[in-house]
Amino acid sequence: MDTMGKLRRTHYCGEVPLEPCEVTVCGFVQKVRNLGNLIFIDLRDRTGIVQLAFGDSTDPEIFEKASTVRNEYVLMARGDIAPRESINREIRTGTVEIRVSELKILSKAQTTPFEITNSDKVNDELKLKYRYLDLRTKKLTENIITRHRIADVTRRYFYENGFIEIETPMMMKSTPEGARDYLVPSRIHNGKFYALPQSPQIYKQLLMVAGFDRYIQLARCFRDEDLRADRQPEFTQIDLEMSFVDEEDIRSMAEGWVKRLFKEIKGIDIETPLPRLTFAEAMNRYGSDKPDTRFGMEITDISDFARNTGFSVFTGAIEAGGTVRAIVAKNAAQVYSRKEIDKLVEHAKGIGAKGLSYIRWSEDVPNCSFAKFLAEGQLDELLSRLGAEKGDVVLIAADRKKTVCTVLGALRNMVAKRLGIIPENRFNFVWIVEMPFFEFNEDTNQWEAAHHPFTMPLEECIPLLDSDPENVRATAFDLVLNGTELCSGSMRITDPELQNRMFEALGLTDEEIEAKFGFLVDAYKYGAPPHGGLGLGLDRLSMILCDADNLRDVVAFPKVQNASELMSGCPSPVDEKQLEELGIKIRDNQQ
RNA sequence: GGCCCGGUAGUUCAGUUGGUUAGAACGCUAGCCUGUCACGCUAGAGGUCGUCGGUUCGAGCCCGAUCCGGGUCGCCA
Repeated sequence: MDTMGKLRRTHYCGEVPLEPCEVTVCGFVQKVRNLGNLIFIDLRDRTGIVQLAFGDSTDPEIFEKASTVRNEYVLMARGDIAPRESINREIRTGTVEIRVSELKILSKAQTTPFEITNSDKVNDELKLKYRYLDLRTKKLTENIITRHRIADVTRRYFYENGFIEIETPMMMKSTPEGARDYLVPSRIHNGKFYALPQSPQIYKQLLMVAGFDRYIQLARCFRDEDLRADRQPEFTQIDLEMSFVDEEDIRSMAEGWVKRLFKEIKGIDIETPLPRLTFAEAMNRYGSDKPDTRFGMEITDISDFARNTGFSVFTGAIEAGGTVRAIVAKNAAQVYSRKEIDKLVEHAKGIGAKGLSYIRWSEDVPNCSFAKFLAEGQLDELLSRLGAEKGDVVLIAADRKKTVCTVLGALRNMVAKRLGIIPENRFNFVWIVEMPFFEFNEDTNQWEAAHHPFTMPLEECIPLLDSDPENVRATAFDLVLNGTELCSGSMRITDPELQNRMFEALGLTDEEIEAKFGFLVDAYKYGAPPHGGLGLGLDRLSMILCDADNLRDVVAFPKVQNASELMSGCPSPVDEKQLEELGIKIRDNQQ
């Protein structure tokens, strides 16, 4: 093996000049093609690939060295750029090669557990164990770099708009509401714990109280909950807060950022202001608070029709205060056979529906699952009202409003995906505004804060706080992109009295308020500008901009479903001595 | 915690009704090869069929348990 000596890189592989000159490149060996008296080596770095050539004119000693090179060796090569005899149009440097005059083998490599160039189908478990190898692949390298560019654009935009980047603590007080906290034991205070932040919420509000006026941070956040394809236990949030603004000001600041981001990263012009939907409207039309607006298939309320049928599932639901609603899947009868519809019904049951009614119109006569409960002409009336035509499938759910919306919303997404009617390369943003303030928890029979308890209600809803919690709307808003929730924000309560009313409405006692949030309540007694802000998932955003379908593809070192990391093997046991210092005893759970 | 899917050479997969020595491609190793870029040709090495137990004359295949991974529901203020 060689050392670099005085030799230094002059160009990245993918960026070498395409006309004659001397260059020095370094990188990993992507591929060796040894033709006997002629050797070609594809050398790769994060920018791309360039071909090294060894032949007649190569010093015999160098040629000999080149013949020992294997995949993934780390090389440094000096030589002259020369045109290739035949061109490779797949890569930028495909018209040239480097005639090598100096070659250094800086590191050898064992045979890798999977082929770097052909890793698409390789089992995730193996790739995660050797994550540093998977990161060498073009796809992951590009994704991680795109993520960096997103962070870069973001910082520049907000800096230019007067935001100050401030780091908030990673070790903070545990406020066990919502998600579970990751806890950090204290050596000095045995029996006491820090928590890793679920978000810097409290600190950023205090920064407004402190007068920093505009704050931003790319903040690491932690939640000890089960993972999903779009959920990691630690993630990064673009976190910001602004003083002397209302929620509309915050949204338009964010819109400027969206516009800049998509222009710089994707070269796409996003039209602003972005569309807005109230929460109620989103639920009614799309059955979701994060609607994918790239396709139609909106939900229609047919309760007044259903009321006059003899179908007890419909009439029963309505009498119980519920609703009957439908979606029409255009030209779906081909794809959705009876059997396929049965699967949809099963899926609907899996997410809370008691069942699902349907009309499948593939033959001359529509096949309706509740036809025998309908009077003469009622089916035609329904079909024409829904705008259904031959070839369509109608799906109908009857239940409480929330269940109906959830079920039809989920089916809408599922069916659209299956039918392939979701346009690609479209970026449909929508603000969901006037989110509900309270949420009814059926387990505890209590109204709970739908957002964090510092969220400001809409001014006109304040009188309803005690009398009519169901209809209190918040200044809270979400930004949704193609059906993915990217961002949540709101104005915050700055009036200590209102804040106390909030806590009381949520059923907290004075003692609890003092213990959990006393310092925050105190802070607002010393003068606080009106303020609000938002938090925006950088990982999910990167996922969409990289066209990835899993967060793992945009996180350098991700965790797997049970929140462990396959490469390092964490979490792992620790020394008895470490535990002793912390005053921690592990209960023996083995049976 | 529930449900669904998966685990066979280094990798991706095939493996018939339970029946001889578990195959292919890529990768790897060696040899040959002067214009390759999915280089080509020849030869070779490489397997605890995730693990444990059971049924059977006989298990990669059937049964049970378990581990690992993925998806999803619960959960995620």
